[in-house]
Amino acid sequence: MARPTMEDVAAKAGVSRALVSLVMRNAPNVSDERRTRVLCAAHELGYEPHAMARSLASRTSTVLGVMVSDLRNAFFADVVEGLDAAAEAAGFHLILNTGGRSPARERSALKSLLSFRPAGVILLSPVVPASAIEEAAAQGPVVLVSRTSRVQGVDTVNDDGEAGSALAVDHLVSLGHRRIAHLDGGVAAGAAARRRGYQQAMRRHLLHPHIVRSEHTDTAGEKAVHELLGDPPLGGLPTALLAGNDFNAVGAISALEEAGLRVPEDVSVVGYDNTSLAALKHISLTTVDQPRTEMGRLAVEALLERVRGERAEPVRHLLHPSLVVRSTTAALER
Amino acid sequence: MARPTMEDVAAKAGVSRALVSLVMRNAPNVSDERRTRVLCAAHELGYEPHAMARSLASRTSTVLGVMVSDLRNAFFADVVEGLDAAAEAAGFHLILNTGGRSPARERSALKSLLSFRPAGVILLSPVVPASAIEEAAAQGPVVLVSRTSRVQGVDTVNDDGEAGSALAVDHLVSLGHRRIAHLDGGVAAGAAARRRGYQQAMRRHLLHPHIVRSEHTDTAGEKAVHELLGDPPLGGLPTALLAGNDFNAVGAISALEEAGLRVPEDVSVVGYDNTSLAALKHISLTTVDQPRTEMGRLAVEALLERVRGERAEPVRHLLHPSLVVRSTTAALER
DNA sequence: TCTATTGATTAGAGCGCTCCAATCATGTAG
DNA sequence: CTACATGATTGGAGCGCTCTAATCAATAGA
Repeated sequence: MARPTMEDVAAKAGVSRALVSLVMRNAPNVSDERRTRVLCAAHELGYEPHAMARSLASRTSTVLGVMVSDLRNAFFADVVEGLDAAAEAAGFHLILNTGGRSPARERSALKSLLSFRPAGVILLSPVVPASAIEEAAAQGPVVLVSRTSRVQGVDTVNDDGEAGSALAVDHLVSLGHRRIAHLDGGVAAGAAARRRGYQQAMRRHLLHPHIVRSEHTDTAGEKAVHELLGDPPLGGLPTALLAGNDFNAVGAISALEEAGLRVPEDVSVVGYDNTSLAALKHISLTTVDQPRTEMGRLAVEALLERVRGERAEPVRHLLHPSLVVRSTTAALER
Repeated sequence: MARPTMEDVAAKAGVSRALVSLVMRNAPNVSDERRTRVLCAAHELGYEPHAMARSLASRTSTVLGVMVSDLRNAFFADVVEGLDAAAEAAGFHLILNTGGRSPARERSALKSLLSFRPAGVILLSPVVPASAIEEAAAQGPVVLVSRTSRVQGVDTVNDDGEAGSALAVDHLVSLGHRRIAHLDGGVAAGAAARRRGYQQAMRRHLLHPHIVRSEHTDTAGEKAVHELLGDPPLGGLPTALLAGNDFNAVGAISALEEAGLRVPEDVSVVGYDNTSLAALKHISLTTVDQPRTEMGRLAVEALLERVRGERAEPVRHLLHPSLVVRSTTAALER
C-alpha cells in the first residue's frame, strides 16, 4: 500500500481535502474540533505532507541549492554546518552538490540544483565564470561565499582576509618584530587578500614587506623556509613569519626547527584558518580564526531576506576574523 | 516573466506537450526533425525541466536523503564526497541534513528528509533508536553508514575496525614489539570494534592486551600516556602504542616526548583514521586508513540496487582498512 | 423578519510534468 | 485497393498538493 495522501486523511476525518490542507499548514480559522479530528486521522494513518507536491502547488520552494567546491576542505564543511543550522531553523532544506573545483562540473552541478527550482542558491567558493553566476541569478537569489563578484543582485559573504593579515602583523609588531615575512598562498582562494593585507599593514608600520611565493601545504611551507634561509633578504633573516594558512605554517615550523632555529624564541610563526591542527597542544599555533559557521548563517540570512522580498539591494558581508594567540609567537629577544 | 514550461516549448516548436516530454527524456521513436526542433526551441527559451514536477508526475524520485551526524568530522565530509560523486554519476541528487548527534534533532531531520519522498535514505552514524530507522525503512530503502543494525531490510556500510586494529598490531609485532598498549576511544563511534580487534590480535599473538581508557582527542592521548608512565603495567612500560585515532596519537606522542622518550626509537605509535594531520611531514604518523570515499560510493550503490529492485536481501559491507606506514613506528631495539 | 457580517468549510481549477490510450501517418503484404 | 502492421504524435487524466472563489452556518443589526 502506498503512502497515504491528503485525500485519505480527509476521508478518514470526514472532511474535505482543502480543510486538511489548512490544518497541515496550521492556518487560522479552523475550528478546534475539526483540527484535532484531522490531526488524529493524519497521525493514525502516518500521514506526512509531500514536500514536492506542496512546492509545486504553492509555487514556492523550501529548498536551498548549495554548491560546495570541495567538501573535504574543513573550512567548507564548517560553513555547510552553519548553512544547515540556519536553514533548518527557518524551515528550509539543503540540496547539496560538489563541484570539485572544475568549472565544467560546477556548471552542471549548478544546473542540476536549479532544476529543483530552489528558493535560492548558495555557492561556496565557486570557480565558474561570472556568466554562469549571472545565469543563476536570473532564476533567483544567489549568495556567493568566499568569492567576490560584481554580478548584479548577488550577495556575497567573505572573510576579511586583509583584516586577518593586519591582525597578525599588528600582533607581531606589538611583540617587537620588524622583519616579518609572508609565505604567500599563491593562487589559492583568498590568498590575494591575505597578501594585500600583509603588505598594507607592513607599510602602515613603515616596515618592508617581504613575500615568499608558496602554497597552502606543509611541504610548500618547508620549501619556502629553505629558500628564505638560503637566500636571506637584505635586512637579514626575518624574526617572524606570517604563513598563508595553518598547513603552510606547520611546514615552515618544522623546517625552521630542522635548521636549528627555535619557535618562538628565534622565530615567531602565525598561521591562518585556525584548523583543528592549530589547536593541538603539540602544535599550539598562533593563527587567524574566521567565523566559519557564522558565515554559513549569514549566507542563509541574506538569501532568505531576498526570498521574502525584504531586501533588493545587494549586500556584501565581510566578516571580521580574530587572532587566536597560542605558543608560536613571542616577544622579540634583543 | 516566469520560467518557461513545457507548454511554452511545445508552442514555440509547434508540437504537443507530450512530444516535448518525450524529447526531454530522450525517448526513442521521435523523428530527428522534431527532436531538433524541440531542442532548439527549448534552448532558445532557456527551458530546463522542473525536477519536482517530473518527480511528482512520474512517481519516481531522483533525490537521495542524507543525514550526517556531524559534518565537521572530516571522516563524514569525505564520505559525503563519495556519496555525491556516485549519486551524480547515476543521475541522483543529495538532499542533506545534519543531526548534530542529538537523537531528537536527528529524528526531525530524518522526518524532514522523508517529506521529500526520496528514492532512499542514507544515514551517516546516526544516533537515533532502531525504531526510527525502522520507520524510515518502511518508507523506502535505507542504508546505514558507520552504524550496525539488525533492522530488517536495511543495508549497512562499515569500516572493519577490528581488521584495522589487527593490521596495526600485526605491523608492530612484526617489528618485534610485544608490549603493545591500546589507548581506547571510549564510547566514540567505532571505538568498540577497534578495541575488540586489538584484543583479539594480541591474543592471537599470545600477548597480553593492555587497555588504557581514553578518548578521541589529543589531550586525552596525553593524559593516557601520563597515566601509563605513572602506573606502568606489570610487564613493564609498553614499547608500542595503538591509539584510538590520530588526534589521540598526536597527544600521546607529545606526552612521550615531554617525558624524554623518543618516537619511534623508544616507543612506536600507531594512529587511526589517516587524517590530513597524519600526513604532515612534521608528524608523519603511521596510521590506519579507511576507504572513506569508497564507503560513500558503496552506500549509494547499495541504495540504488534496492531502488532499481535488483536486490531485496540486505547487504552488509565491511570495508577493509589499510595500514599507512610512516615514521612513528620502528623495529624494537633490543 | 430580512439582510449584512463574519467565520468555517468546500468545490474545483491548476502547478509542470508523465504516461496511457488513442490517433494519425506511412509503408507493406494480401 | 483494402487490411494491417509499425512508428510518430497527441489528448487527456492525474501525481499530491495549494489557492481562489463560492457556499454554508450562525450570529448581529435594523
